[in-house]
Amino acid sequence: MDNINIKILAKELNISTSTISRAFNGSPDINKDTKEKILAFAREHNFLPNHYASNLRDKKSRTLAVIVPEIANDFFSQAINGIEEVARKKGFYILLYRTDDVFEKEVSFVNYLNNGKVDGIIMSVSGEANDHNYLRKLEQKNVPVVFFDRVYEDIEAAKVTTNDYDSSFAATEHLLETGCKKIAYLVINKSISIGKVRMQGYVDALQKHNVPFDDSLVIDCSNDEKINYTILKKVLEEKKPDGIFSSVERLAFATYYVCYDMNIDIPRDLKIISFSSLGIAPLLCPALSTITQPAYEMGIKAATLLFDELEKKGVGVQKKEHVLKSKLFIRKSSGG
Amino acid sequence: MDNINIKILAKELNISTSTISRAFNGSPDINKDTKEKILAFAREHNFLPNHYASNLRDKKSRTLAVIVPEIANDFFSQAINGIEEVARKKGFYILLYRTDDVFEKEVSFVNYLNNGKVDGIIMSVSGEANDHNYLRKLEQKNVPVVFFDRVYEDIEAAKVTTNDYDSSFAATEHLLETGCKKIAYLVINKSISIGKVRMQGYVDALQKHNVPFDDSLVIDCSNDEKINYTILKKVLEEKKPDGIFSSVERLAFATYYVCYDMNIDIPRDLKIISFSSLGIAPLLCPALSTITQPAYEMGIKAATLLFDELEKKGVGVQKKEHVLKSKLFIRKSSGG
DNA sequence: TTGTAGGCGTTATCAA
DNA sequence: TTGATAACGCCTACAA
Repeated sequence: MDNINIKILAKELNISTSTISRAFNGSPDINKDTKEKILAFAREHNFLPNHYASNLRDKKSRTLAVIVPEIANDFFSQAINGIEEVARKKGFYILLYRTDDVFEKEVSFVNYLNNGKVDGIIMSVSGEANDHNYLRKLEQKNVPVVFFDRVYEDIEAAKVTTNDYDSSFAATEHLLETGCKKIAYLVINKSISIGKVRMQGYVDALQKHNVPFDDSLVIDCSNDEKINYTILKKVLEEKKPDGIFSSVERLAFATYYVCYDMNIDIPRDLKIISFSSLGIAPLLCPALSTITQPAYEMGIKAATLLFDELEKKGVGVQKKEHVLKSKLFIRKSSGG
Repeated sequence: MDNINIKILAKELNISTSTISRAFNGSPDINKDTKEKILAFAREHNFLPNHYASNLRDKKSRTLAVIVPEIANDFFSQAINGIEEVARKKGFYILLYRTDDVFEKEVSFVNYLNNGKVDGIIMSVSGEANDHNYLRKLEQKNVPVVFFDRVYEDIEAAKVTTNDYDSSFAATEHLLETGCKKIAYLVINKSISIGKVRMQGYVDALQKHNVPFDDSLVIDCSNDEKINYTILKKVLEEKKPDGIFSSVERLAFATYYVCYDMNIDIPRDLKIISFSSLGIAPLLCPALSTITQPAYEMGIKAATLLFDELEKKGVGVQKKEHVLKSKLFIRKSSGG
């Protein structure tokens, strides 16, 4: 009973394969009784149409790929939740891939998808300063792509982002208004656009408040926890900033650890605010002020846009940038 | 150039489709030059063999399904990371599905997979007190299943769990040793085996220390944050426990919030320890004592077991229970 | 309303 | 080392 298929069913039921097929595809051209008989028999024999055979015929996989730098991360896992939500409703499968922020992995994975494996791709990218032709190949194959949060400017596709510039401006201004004179900006890779945009908000807020921009207060960190600890410790010892604006959640945590060890009192000696999707930010010691992106909603939006494209197949769908708003939560870490 | 396939390539190159196929499948029966010529031409024309057609032929999908109750959760996202890691190395795709702890979703998804869609399934289950025949159907189709963390006792399959009983015993004993006399046990669904096992450790530790077990200190919570807040507030007001052993991370957080609002000092008035995979537990106010499961390693182990089965196809692979060890981190919330 | 038949793109078998 | 051919399981014209 291992290899049950439509033909065997047909033989058993003395019905043609086409009718069986119709029973499973909501075709109107089938007698209700016949259909029920078929479905009952199929259920009993544990049969379902083979997905791969259908895909081969239809050239539709009802599957979409989600490519993200990390999974175990509050922002991305919430975004994936949103995507999953929409995909489930549409009856789509989700193929998940994690790049670890390694551009080559992204390329290699996308290339593997380039053969009808998925109907569309939702991604947050990992390699901005690179050649993105591997993505253009997808266009040729009519595999739509939607970017979220981290996008490639040079690729035309729907994009879901947040108002990073405004949030950064507001966050920096907030620190200034609480009295900070020397605010460090923490970033993982300042050459990446999302880092640049956030930094611009910081720079402009400083300017507005007549605080001179000091390049040495832009702290380029890494993905390695220990290295970050060392970097930040040195910064706090040598630069003695009185404010920290972290463009990445992880760096705020690292700063907390350094402050604990150095007996720096937050917020008295140092005020901190950070981009973060951490649900329990209020439970930190002290409660962390955050710029919180609507991660879940971004996932929903990205998936919705993808299905829009899929459903209007080919017709020029808006490949615009969709900007959602982050929220600023002022908590104790910045004196709130 | 949309519908390039092996046949077109064959025509263009004046080579048979079989040879083309061989070029892509690492077959030894092909001239090196021919192979290179083919691959070069294919690359140039952006061709890759269609996955679905191959699957249909081979009855191998190189895909595995991961089914979990939640994604945006420290434990599960880390476990998924581990699974992803192993799958990537094997060149497998991952189909992700979230059940929201709704048994029906699990059933429906598993049933969809029951047609060759995936080669194997890794899951943490959502419905213990139910009929699990939908999983037995998978056995018939030779789709191996590996459970992790939350398992069905009545299904024979490889299982990856942690030493929950021992950890719970140790955690409870720790609370008792710090002087707690009245320890509440928080659980989401006490009828589920993982909740039962953890509770047993709690009960036995009480007994060992001659503390009478009080059923009213077993607090059955829900998945809803607000409801939990209400429940816990009431417990703290009426029962006035001096210790909390939470079998689920989320409930510890909820307890923190209630304590904040009620001005209950942790750990002075109330000591807390919880199962939790939160990386930043030391940053909480106060630092949370945790029983931390090796989530990532569990993912690795589960995936490895699945591939073991897949590779020894059919031969009776050990369907044992594999028990990894959690770590106890005593921090300030329990007086550490 | 049902059946027949051809093909989706690939690969394994067999023959050359 | 290469080529011809027949499946894999399904779906959709088209015919009945």
